[in-house]
Amino acid sequence: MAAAIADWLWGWDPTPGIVSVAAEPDGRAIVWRRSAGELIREDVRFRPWMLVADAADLGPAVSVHELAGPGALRFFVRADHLDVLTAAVLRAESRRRGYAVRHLRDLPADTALALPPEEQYLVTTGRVYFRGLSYDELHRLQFDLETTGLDADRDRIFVIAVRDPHGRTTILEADGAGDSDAGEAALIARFVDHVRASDPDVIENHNLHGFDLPFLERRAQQLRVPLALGRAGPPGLRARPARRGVAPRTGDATRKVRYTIVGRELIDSMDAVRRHDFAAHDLPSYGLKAVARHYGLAEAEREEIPGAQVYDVWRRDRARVVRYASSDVAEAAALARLLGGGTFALAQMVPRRYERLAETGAATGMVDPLLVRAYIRSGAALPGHEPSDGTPHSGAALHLFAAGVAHRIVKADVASLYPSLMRSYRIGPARDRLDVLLALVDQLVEQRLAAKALGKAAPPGSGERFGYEAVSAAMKLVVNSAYGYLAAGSLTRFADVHAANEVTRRGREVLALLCRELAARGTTLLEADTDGVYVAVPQAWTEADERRVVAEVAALLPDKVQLEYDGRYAAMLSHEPKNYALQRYGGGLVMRGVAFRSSRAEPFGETFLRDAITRLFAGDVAGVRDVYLATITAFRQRAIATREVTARARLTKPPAEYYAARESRHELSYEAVIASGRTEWTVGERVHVYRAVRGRPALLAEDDDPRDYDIEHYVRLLRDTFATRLVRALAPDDYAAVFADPDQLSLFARPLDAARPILTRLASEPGVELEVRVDHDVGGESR
DNA sequence: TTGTCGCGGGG
DNA sequence: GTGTACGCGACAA
Repeated sequence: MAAAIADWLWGWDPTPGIVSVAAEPDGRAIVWRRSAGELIREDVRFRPWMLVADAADLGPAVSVHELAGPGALRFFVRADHLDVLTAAVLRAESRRRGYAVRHLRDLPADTALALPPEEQYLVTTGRVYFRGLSYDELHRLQFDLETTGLDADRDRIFVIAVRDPHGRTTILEADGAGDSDAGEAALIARFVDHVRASDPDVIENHNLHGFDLPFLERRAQQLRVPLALGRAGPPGLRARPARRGVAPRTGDATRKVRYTIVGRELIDSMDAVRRHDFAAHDLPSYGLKAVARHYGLAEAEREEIPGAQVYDVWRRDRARVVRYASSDVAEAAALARLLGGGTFALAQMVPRRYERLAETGAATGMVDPLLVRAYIRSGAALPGHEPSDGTPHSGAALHLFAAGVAHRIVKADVASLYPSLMRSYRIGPARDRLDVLLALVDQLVEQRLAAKALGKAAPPGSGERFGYEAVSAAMKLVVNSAYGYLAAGSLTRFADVHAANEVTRRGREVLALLCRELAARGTTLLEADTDGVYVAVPQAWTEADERRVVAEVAALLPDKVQLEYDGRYAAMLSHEPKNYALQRYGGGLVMRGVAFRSSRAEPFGETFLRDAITRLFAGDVAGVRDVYLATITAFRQRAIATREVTARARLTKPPAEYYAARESRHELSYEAVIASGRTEWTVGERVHVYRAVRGRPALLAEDDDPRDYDIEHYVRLLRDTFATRLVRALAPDDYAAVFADPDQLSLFARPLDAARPILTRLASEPGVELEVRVDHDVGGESR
């Protein structure tokens, strides 16, 4: 059985170093492998297959193998050509149903399961990508287009930056002014030659599928330049349907496509960024430059050129654009490596192409293929999808126990709560009779611990360490999606809402238990969400006391459910569920939730909040008023820079469209552009807008600072939008006094020296509501 | 005013 | 081939 489980997880064919697979419906496949740096091409044959519910009347060209056990998809059928097989199945189904079925997708889900040819090949051979290969052995090339605009029908490519697999960067430039067909065609042709000469296994860029590939494809098509980028087959990019693709030029615009190139894997670092942020939620934006900066990948003095100006700059100062484009490909390479290791490791388990795993969701894209391969490997029939019995899916627990300000905060949370509960209580899909999902989760959790240990033992910064960390990341991704798979409704074959609900029910139970036990040990509960809780501990406690109490509570939880001490903070402002500010013991402020951080919020608001909350945490309520008054005074003296009051906006409507509707509807951003004296703008342009005196919409130009903002508008915004984030932190009278109009100070005069932030307790433990105001400086010191 | 849809990115 | 957030702005009803 152990051997079977290893096969389920890793496949079984030992062939090392596969870097790309191309398979055709006629049963031909090409496998490219790397061995000691050399590229090896193998032309092989495979027999196309699918699973069907009924194998009667398929004719002599189709062989039939019946799988064991219950399950709708019981027949493993094969033919020499996928088209022959598909036609036989459609013919038989048409006869049975009494109407013409033209396409497999018109059949009910449980009638047939047909995978793309590459996946058929990988599933039946037990092969996977990259066995025994390290990430840095892959030959990766990055390229980046510089274009005169974003519309491939009108705009042109004038520069292509290429970073080859050895890290050398080449800047290809169009001749002359970059405005001729011949020059652009020659540029594309040189790019194609360059790629062929470099012969990369992987081609990468940020937004590769959203911009560079479709743009390149369109330009090459218009200029009739053959895009012979592949390692085999005719020139041209192949389109495949993809949810996150772009609308194709011809045909049905609702069917989106992505492009593929035979023998090379196309990797878009934007997919990795999205996937990463889905879990981490720490990125300010998904743009290349912002992400590179965030991860410290950007060079200190990187050349910056706003997108819309690159072409103009190039015509005046080519060297600047060369530096700019070189940085872009370097950052794309670094980003792809930083975030791509997990997917690389995943491709050593899941029988799909690397490029498909890079963009797919975990549940349907990774767990499902693993389950399908496991059942086929075990000769077992696959169950069909089960329609919902109407049971609603119940979610996680979220409790706000107290709002306001507290001190000496401890965060405790359960590591991988849902998979742990699945393992602990053996909760798996009812129809997974081989228990593959639980076996995979068990294996992954254990092997991940081993990989983490090996990674820690390897030298920091080494390729070895990178590899182990990548394996660990991939395993974590799959483990965490096991629950998502259960809860995925009708999307996944083994989805089981009852099992999913049992997992969340146990999760709520565990959260309630740990809240009660923490409270019983003298802490004040603040907020609990899904798998973690914030508490305030008594003043006298040391960090050792905190850790001891968390360990005591951890010991009460079920086997495999591990409560961890996640961190400690000097203070917390609890505003609303999932909206709070924390102060580290070192002094740094952490703001969470939309109430405290929004990309669109005017910068002065966040500055105000940071200053005010810092005073609040120091117990200095009078200081909060000082900050408020100082901000108002600064506005009235126009001492605040104009940029601080601007909001960022994107112009999404073409001028003609806006002018047409302008009679009935004014929009600040466009009015600001028009008021600035311009009548034209380009779609996608980013602007900084604000309200100038008498409410006039205004545009702020780069490096400009006219200080003509509408003072009272921004004073109101300060009071109504930003100050209200502190409403839970002060007693109503104090709040009114702190944010009273400075002009009426005498009427409301109230000494603030004695005022203190408050904490209002809303519930003593899960389900037990109360409302008690704690007026003193709370750290849960006495109970 | 309220509800639904689509975007986030790329030059 | 099948995707999942969350918050926001644009647009329609």
